[in-house]
Amino acid sequence: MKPTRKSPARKKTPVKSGAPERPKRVRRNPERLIAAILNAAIEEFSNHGFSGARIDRISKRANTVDRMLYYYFGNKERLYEAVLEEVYRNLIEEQRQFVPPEGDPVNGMDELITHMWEHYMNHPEFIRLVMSENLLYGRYIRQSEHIKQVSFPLVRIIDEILKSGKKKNIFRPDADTNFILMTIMSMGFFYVSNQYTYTYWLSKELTPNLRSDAWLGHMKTVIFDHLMVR
Amino acid sequence: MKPTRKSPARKKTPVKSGAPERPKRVRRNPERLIAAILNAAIEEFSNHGFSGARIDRISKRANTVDRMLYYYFGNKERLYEAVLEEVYRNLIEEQRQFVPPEGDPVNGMDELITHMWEHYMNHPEFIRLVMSENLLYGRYIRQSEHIKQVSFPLVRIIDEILKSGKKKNIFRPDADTNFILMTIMSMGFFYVSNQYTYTYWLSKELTPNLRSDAWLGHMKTVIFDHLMVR
Amino acid sequence: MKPTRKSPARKKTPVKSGAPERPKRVRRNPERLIAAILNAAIEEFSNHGFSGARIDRISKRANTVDRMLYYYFGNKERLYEAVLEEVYRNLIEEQRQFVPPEGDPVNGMDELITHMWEHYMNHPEFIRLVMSENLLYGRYIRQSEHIKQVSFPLVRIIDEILKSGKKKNIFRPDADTNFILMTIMSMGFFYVSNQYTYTYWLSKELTPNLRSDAWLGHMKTVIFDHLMVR
Amino acid sequence: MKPTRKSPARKKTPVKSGAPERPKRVRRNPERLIAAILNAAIEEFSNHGFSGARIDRISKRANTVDRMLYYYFGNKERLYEAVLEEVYRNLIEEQRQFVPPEGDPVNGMDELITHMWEHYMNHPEFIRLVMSENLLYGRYIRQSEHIKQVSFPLVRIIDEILKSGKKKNIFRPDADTNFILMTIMSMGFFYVSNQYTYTYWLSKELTPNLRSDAWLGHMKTVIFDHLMVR
DNA sequence: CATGAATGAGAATTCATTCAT
DNA sequence: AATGAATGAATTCTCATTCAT
Repeated sequence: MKPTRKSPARKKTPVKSGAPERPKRVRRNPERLIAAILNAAIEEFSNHGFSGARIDRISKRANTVDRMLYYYFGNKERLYEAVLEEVYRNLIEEQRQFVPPEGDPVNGMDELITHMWEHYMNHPEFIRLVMSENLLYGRYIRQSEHIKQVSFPLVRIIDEILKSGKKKNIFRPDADTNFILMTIMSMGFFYVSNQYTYTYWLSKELTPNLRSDAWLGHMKTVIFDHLMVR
Repeated sequence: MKPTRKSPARKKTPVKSGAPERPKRVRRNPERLIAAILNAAIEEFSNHGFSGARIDRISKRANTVDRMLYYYFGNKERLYEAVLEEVYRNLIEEQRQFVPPEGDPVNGMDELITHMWEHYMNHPEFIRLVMSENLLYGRYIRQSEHIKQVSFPLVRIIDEILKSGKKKNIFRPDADTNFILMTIMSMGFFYVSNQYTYTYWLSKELTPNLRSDAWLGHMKTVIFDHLMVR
Repeated sequence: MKPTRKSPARKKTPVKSGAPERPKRVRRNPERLIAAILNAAIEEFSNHGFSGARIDRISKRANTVDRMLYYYFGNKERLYEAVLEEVYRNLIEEQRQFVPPEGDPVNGMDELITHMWEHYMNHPEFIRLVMSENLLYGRYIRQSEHIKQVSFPLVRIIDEILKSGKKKNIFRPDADTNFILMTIMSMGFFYVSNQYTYTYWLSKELTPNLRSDAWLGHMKTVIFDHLMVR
Repeated sequence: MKPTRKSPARKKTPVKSGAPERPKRVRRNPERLIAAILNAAIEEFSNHGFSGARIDRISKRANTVDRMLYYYFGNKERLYEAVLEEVYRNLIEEQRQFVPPEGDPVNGMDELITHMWEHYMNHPEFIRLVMSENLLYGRYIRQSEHIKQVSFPLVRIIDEILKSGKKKNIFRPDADTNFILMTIMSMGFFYVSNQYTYTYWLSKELTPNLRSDAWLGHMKTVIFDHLMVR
């Protein structure tokens, strides 16, 4: 009765004694292994995009073997989806932690812009994954029930800041939540996302001006120039 | 099992999927073939990114065979580089055609914004290729002597518009060319590039407001709010 | 890329496709579980053959997990053997139930043919498993002590019918049990086993004639034409 | 410009001088290579069925590498289909070569039975492939336009023999082409196809009688007993 | 008795690229 | 100048099976 596939027959004795020890894997700790895979996958997908990502690089970085990715995530696409969900989950978590100062809409808006900016600066992997997903025409975000259902805390916060500012006649009455949000996002995101190409556009002499804090300052200026009643 | 006799009457190769069906090709017209390959490659790379792009899809779309891509372009990377150069060349060509109205900086800026916006709207493949290139950390743009050397016509035009507006005391005196350019680019680019994800962020009720012409209007408002001396 | 913080609020394993969803299982009822596995295996092996059969499909259909198949049956091969034994056991059981009419060999033969035919018609999974086993060159049937030892009740019954018919000078004296049995088996088995290919052979106009009852009628005609003394 | 995939960088120097020379492959002779692959595939699929067949065994037997199977046949399924077509093509070719004796329907039928029988005896791989295909529910034969379109020469020949015999009042007037054909096929096919299992059924003492020539004789007896007007 | 976790060894297929004329 | 044939090296994923409690 020959087994169809050769039974594993583990090689206990390494051929060479100088051969590199296989790294000790985290055994019998699924949660930790899953987290390790997910983090490795975030790194890999963010670095190489979906097509460029390699399963074996992920498993190596997670200190496990390819097989385990399939065991826990099914296939490359599902792993990618899990990655997307994870970074969005993190984003939302951070937004939840954000509490704008009471009673001062100008300050509130200022801190909000700073908060969004810092997320972009601290999470280039988020930026890159979002770019990838857009290059994929939003294929996976569309599939993720999880992402589609949650709402983003900042939307309500902006809404409230704007309302408060309008009531006090500080902000222009026609300011629109989505437009303000999009303005902040676009300026913040683009600064990071397109850094490798726009430098070729700019007037070379002035480029050094474009340090990140200067750009954050500019963003705020532009937004308040637009928002404040004169 | 005894092998059956050799099929006596085999005339042609049977299935031939790997060896693609020979299409009628444009023969003896290298220029046309090269252009066809380049266009097919623009489409493919823009659609799938560098890693996701497939040589055989390009050759099929160009009505030729894989081999010819190598014949004319060397390898996938060089073809990608040629694609990047091509879309930048087209961009610059369009910018050269742009002539701002004489003597009216407000109008000039207005038309400039429109001009940039329209390029984004009309050339999603450009947007996507630039995204890809940024995901690749600008690897190929850095290699391209061609792209690095040219300067972008719009920079000088913006510069002149700003100078003219400042001289007339219409524009704020500290307006910076690069910052203005970046502002236009970021808002315009992001609107197209991230369309598949930001919708999940926005306040659902307000989303319909975000039609493209409304966004163009908003861009202009924001920029002039910032630019105009009050 | 810096690793994002470990997702702080991970509670459960995420996708878990490889590790199958835990179905509510029949616990503490080994007999029932074993039977469920066996039935699922009959279905699977009969449908896909030995190589094509999948352990996980069987376990899913049996509402259990892969591990249990190994627990109760050892490995795929032994499970397959158990399946073979099971269907043969069923066959023999049915044959045991068959009692030919006393004293009338013609009637006896007629009912016997019907009985065999009906087993084929009612048990396509038996047909398919037998085909599989033959494609495997009888590897498992040869190993099964169980199958090899039992004798098939019909052989003795045919033998008696033939003897009785010969004694009465109704059946030709040289009629051979094995040949008659083989004739019935071949015509009955083939009709079911090869149904997907022989249709391409037949004269298309006449195909509708080949309904199953017509074929049973033909079988009987042929056998009696051969058997009866003229 | 690192290539995405490592460029081949053929190892010209074998590590060990005792390492087995890689076999010289038939180069630049597509027709021969295709034929070699097809023959190897016939052997492999016939031996192991579709699921059990292994691409690498086929390529090894054809003295080539896996890649070439894909180059010429696309994938395993298409190769299997090509195999099916090939053995059917061979069958038809043999049938075309069969010319029944003029004017003597009894002799004609006799030789026809012999001819069919001999194809089964000489082509076990045909038998096994047909079994496989039936286990696959005729999936591939259904897809093959080629097989579906051709008609089998023997059908017309049987038809003519029967007509001739009926005209001469030798054969029973209600003899049906399809039924006769099916009878011959079923008895001939089954004898080979099920050889590994029916032996367990038969009366052990009589089994030696069942030599192949005896069975051919029995087939003829049965068919003529049925066919001849008494 | 039962089962969740883990896994080695394949297996089909893909992909860019070079060989050879 | 052009192209048909050939191909090495991955790459994703599958499959039966064992480890470990």
